[in-house]
Amino acid sequence: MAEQPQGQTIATVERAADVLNAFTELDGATVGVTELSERLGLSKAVVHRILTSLRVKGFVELDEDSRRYSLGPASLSLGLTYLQKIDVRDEARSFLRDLSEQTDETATLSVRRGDVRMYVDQVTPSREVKMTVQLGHPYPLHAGGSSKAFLAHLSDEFIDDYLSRPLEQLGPLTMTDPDIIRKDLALVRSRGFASSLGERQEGAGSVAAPVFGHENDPVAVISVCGPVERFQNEIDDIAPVLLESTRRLSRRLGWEA
Amino acid sequence: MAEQPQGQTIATVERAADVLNAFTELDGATVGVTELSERLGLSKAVVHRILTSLRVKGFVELDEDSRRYSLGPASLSLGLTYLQKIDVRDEARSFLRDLSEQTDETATLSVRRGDVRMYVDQVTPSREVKMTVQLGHPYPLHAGGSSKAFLAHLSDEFIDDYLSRPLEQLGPLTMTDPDIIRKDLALVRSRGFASSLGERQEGAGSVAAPVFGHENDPVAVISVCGPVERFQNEIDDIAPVLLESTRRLSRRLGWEA
DNA sequence: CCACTATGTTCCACTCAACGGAATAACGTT
DNA sequence: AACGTTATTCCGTTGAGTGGAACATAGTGG
Repeated sequence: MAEQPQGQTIATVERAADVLNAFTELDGATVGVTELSERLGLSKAVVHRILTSLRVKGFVELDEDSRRYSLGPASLSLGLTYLQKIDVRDEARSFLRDLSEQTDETATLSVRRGDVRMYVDQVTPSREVKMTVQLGHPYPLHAGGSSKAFLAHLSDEFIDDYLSRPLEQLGPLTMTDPDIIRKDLALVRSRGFASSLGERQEGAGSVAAPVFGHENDPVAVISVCGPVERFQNEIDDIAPVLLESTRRLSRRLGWEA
Repeated sequence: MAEQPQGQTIATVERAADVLNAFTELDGATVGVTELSERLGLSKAVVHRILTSLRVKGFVELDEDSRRYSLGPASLSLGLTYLQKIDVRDEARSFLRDLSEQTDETATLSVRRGDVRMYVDQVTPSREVKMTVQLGHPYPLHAGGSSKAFLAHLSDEFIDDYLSRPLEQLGPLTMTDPDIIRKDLALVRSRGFASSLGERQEGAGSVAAPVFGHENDPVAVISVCGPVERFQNEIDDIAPVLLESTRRLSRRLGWEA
């Protein structure tokens, strides 16, 4: 459970951090001052000053033609510096590729920190109609195959605490009732994989299974995902292939059954 | 040339950005309050408050045992959101793999923004003595094979402006004399690749060549690198393989000779 | 175990840097 | 050209940020 840090903070720094986080949460590649101002409840003058400050340091860039802002190279630098901490990514790459080839669907790798998970890698098939995911975007743990594959294998304390708070409705099919989610998590645990048909993202289907390392909690989750119409009929074919992959990767990462 | 933005900034936000940038510039995975305080010329109280503010928003994490700080998941999120903008990375991956296999050395991909470049991908060989690079760390453009492969192919205006400023001495073999650098850049252009023996990093050798797309400036640079002892004798074998790869990738990215 | 050193964390008096409303500039559309 | 929308700049106001010092914690050596 993400513990809120004690200690004095600086409101201005928190606002700047909110501005940066907004870039990862919004869908477009560029963002305008007014949009951020409304989203964060700050005056346009403040947003503009924050963005200018972040520009000076390389965290955002201004497209002078459109007068909109996008992330800059210092943001990339941050992320890649962090990425060096994630050993599982290089190990998982060939598994993703094999999975994608075998299923002719997109294979993804997710990692979790606290209450959120994010895609950190994906391999997509050559076909034209396929699903692609957004790397780096933070998702809650109750919606979607990859999220549930994490949540199902966390401690009871974590699950109780997580489900004690209001859950975000990502789309019309997102489950937000704790009792229903608990039943689903029990099913995930008994089958070893989670499936999702439109819960996180309308029209998207996925099958996801955890990857374990030395510790009890999953190190990562691998999923196979695609358009929901195809998935209705493919889950039973995909799941065993996926489970074989996650078992092999888990063993490589030091997991002992 | 990176144009300094006009307009009002917020000093506190700039300080927070300096704190985040310090994580990408320092070598260790964790950083202490005093270290940052001395590095940035800020009081320990300010640094502590900035770090606490960034913790609240997920940009840094505190290791409570060591009481040191490291980057957090929001930093990863930022970087991966930016990474989605870089199309060349997925295209280049198989070239890196082939290169690494053919040369039995490490193959790297770099991108540039303004005055700095950074490694965004690498494939390392299975051998034990090999070179690995740090993704995300910003490097200046005058030292090292990959940096020179960028600089040599930028406009004269850019080169003049870049060389008009004091150049950082990365190691004992770094060239900082503009005239010497211009001669080296001319050699890079005539051969099509750049080489480096210990200029960026002592003990490290590399051969690097630019990858072009639709525009005049290089989109990326691919390098092959390893321990300098091996490179003295391998440059002539590696360069033609590297140039073949960068030509094929350039054509795939829409380059026209 | 204790003393010492080094580093992280908290407190609080002081002041100037950050704020926001309004004016201005710039851009796109009709 | 006029209008609507968005980005940028200005400036009076004040409370949020600063930093020096005190306190807490951790590691090391005798």
